[in-house]
Amino acid sequence: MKKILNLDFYQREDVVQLSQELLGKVIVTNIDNQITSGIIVETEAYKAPEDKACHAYLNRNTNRTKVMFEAGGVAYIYLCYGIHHLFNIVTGKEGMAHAILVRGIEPIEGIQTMLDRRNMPKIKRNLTAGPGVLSKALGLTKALTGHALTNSSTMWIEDRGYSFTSDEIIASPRVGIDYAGEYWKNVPWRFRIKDSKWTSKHK
DNA sequence: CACGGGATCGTCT
DNA sequence: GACGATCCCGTGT
Repeated sequence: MKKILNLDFYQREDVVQLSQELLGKVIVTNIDNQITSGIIVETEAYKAPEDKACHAYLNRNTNRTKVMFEAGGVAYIYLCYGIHHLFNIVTGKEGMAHAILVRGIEPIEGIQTMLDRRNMPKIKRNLTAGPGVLSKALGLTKALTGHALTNSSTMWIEDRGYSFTSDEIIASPRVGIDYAGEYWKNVPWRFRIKDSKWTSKHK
């Protein structure tokens, strides 16, 4: 069982629910003629307009954030700290700036390619644990922001039948958003697989 | 293992 | 001109 997630999946309205459903799905990239993939084991939901931690808070529509307003099923990739390209999945209907940050994957295919991209000799946890490093391992850069996930031979997400029950999923506050105020910084919209070692650190 | 700091540049004010 | 949805390395324990 192996099917590529389609627009019906991405364009549902509940980004928090979708963030949990994305756990266990498989992200695949085909970049520079190299196939790499991994099981998504950690996500975070961002939900404009009300979510103060979201780049599109109050529907702020700028050059950077405009792809978040597109209909669900495209990538939102931006540069963080001048160094890291962070990969998000845009969800919801056109005009709803919802996105899911992928924070951790368990590598499956193309492990040697990922090691090369990361300049690592040997596989270990931090090959793909963390939003910046997993983008690097998968070959994703902000050049691909706005790129479709549903009809592309470059990047897509598959359902290969892995699934998790709700007691295998830990919900906790999102990381690195102290500026978002008491309420939004504590909303438990970070989701990760309890027993996976491929999730990011940081409390 | 916990921490502290530096890297580095696009984005928005 | 300030700062960030991060990571890595060094230090100390």
